[in-house]
Amino acid sequence: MEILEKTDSLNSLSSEKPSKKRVCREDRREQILTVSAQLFSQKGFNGTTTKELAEQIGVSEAILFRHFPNKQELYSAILDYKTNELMQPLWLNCEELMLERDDYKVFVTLAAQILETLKQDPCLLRLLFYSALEGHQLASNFLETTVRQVREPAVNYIKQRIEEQAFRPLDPILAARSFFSLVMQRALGKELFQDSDLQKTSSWEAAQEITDIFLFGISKNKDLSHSKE
Amino acid sequence: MEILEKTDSLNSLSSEKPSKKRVCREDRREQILTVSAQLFSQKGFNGTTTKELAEQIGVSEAILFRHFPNKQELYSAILDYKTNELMQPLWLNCEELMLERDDYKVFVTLAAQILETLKQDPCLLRLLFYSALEGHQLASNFLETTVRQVREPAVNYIKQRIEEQAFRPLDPILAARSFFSLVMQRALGKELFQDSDLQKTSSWEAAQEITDIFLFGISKNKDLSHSKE
DNA sequence: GTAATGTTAGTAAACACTCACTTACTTGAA
DNA sequence: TTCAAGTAAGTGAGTGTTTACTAACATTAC
Repeated sequence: MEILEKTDSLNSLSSEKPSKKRVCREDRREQILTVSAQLFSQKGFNGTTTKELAEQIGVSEAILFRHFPNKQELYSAILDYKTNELMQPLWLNCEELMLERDDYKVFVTLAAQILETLKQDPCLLRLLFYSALEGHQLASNFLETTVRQVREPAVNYIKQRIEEQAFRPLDPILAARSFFSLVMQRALGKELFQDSDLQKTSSWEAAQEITDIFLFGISKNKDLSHSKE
Repeated sequence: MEILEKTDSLNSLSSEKPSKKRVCREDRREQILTVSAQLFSQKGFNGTTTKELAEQIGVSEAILFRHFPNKQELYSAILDYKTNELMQPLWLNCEELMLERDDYKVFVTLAAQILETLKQDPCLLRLLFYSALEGHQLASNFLETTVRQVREPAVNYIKQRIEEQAFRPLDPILAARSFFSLVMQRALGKELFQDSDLQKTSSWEAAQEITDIFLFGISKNKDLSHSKE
């Protein structure tokens, strides 16, 4: 969208001439990916037409098929692009906190980073669910690899903390899943279902609430210093 | 589907003649709703064609438009039909348990009933998410009315138990939301994302795990008689 | 000049939806 | 009981439009 506006403003500045500025291959490709991601995330694969895509981008349909052999391949490329873009930085700030065994900060930071990421780019959540529903092959890839990849550090950390008698002895995978359930459901309600209750609270506040409930549920020591109640 | 098979078997019994048996208006309408619900839930609104619908039902396309003015109205009718069908019996068995203040049984029963309902009819979950994504007007209805309707008894019960000092003093709405988060995420992983870890456990086992974690998180008394660990 | 980037004007197939018509069932007077 | 008239259920062959995608031609940058 913003790239589109840039093009438009360039055109409107040169007023009379609609001198279409030519864009090099890789820039155009990225622009197509960005704009298409937004449209696909709003209307799904079947609900988005190539004509509409071309209009939003500001080129003819033929250009799309110059860059991607067909609509399906374009969609796949988008899923690939989006997952690579967003799934890496989630655990960045948590690692040192894990070494310090600061349970609260570990989980509140992780929750906040996930919520903030999904808030900044609502496309991702919608694309993920559209893909899961429409049975895209890349959607199961997404689940099998990326989700597990994000969950694994949490599982390992919880396992350690159970061994250290800090958490009560439950299934680490189950516990990790519960944590991500709380986070995801929050994002889902807020970004997808437009739950009015959730619109007020910030990502950080939400992360605190989630972590509070989660840690209270799995900890042995009930006097959590950061617990709000 | 089963109605379709019934028709087929009738036809095949009378061997030679393809004597299409006529179906009265209301039966046909319900058949259309049932079959369409399944197809729409699999492929979404835009992914399902009226031709395909008609073929699955075993009639001509024209019949569809005899019963519903257009595709959109048919879809709306399905959402209406499905929500009415499924959202009523969820709280049935829980009310007396609530009077007995049997916290564990209340939540485990509710969780199990929700999970079992969604397991029996996977259409509902998929239709709900398709509708939320596609921005159907009925989808927001669904959220605003039905979800709240299901959640309200839980909120009230938690509020009471907090007053009775049985639960620690947190926000009842937040607590209820957490509970349903755990339940929904379970259903989502199992029915939508085909998470292999979740396929093994039964609805009842899952309900127990969820309730265990949830009650441990909100209770004051940590020695839950039903807790598994 | 030429290679890359763009457009215009198409294609055949698929789409939601309609129309003129036929077929099966119900009714009730002879 | 019979059977013609009336009615509800169903159909085949379309409608115009939209779809994904293409081929042939045009423009720009170096």
